[in-house]
Amino acid sequence: MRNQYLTIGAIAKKAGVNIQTVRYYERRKLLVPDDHRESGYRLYSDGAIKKLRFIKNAQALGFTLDEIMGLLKLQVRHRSQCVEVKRRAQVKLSDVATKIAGLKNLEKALKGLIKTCHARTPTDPCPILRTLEFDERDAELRRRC
Amino acid sequence: MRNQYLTIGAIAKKAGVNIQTVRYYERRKLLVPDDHRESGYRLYSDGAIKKLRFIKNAQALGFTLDEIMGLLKLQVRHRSQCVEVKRRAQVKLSDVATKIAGLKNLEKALKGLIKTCHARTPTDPCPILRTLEFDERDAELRRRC
DNA sequence: CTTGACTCTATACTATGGTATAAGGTCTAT
DNA sequence: ATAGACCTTATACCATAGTATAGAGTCAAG
Repeated sequence: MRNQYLTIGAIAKKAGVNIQTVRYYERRKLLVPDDHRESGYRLYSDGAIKKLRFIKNAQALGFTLDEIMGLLKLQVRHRSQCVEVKRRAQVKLSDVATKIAGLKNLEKALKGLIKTCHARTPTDPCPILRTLEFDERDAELRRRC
Repeated sequence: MRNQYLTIGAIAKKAGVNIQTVRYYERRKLLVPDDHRESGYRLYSDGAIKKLRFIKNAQALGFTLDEIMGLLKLQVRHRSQCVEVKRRAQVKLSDVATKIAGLKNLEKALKGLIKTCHARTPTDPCPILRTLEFDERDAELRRRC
């Protein structure tokens, strides 16, 4: 009746992660085996693969393993605690939005830098330096606001 | 004539970072002191504070210290190397564009998740968690392609 | 001229997210 | 029954980005 269970190598392969990673997740208490053989071999159900993929997907969305553990606990304990899950996703979303805004500023600064560089005459000092100084002021402003 | 210089503790405080961090950045060649006292005390100009803040801002935007070193090298003061500096600025620009694109995907994914959540009926299981589970199909596809 | 705050170097430790290796035990197909 | 693939634990190692601590020297104010 244990044919339904998979060994660590099997789930690692199916989920596309390293075996060591699976054991690491066990140490981190993210994913414990469903059973063990007498020999000590870890045994996993299909659910473990789902969980592994859940972890990987959540990581791709910018969640840390600790945060993912939090999400998994919500999943287990409160199937209906959707509001909390949504809140956490929204926090991530605002992190991401902030980062995008900052990067757009930087993009603008770099574009300006390159454009100015085109316009220089060979005897001018490199105009990129001046622009980077402006950029530093932006950085200061960002900090203050 | 050295009154213009600040000690490590002063710049650390002004920039809001740990003293150890400043020394760490020195090891990483991100920020070297402008001068030294005979005793070996590090001395920094105001520019060091700007640089520290620049580093912190760039980190908040998701740049690693190595990448930030690349950005800071754009400041190298050799007027004859403008072409090279411009080239590097262009490389950084494309890095930034890539980063923005990645974050926008993330943003979209999170927004989609949150939207699904709004659409649920109270008795449903949390759709975000469900999506992360079902996302495994996407993950498989991603892997295969 | 001492005291307390500050700094120096060096080393070790932290967290995050893993990966690698050694020495050995298990499983399974032939 | 044995080879080879697979598993076990334990430990060490990697990168990234710091933080902490020890033991010693320096600085400035009273």
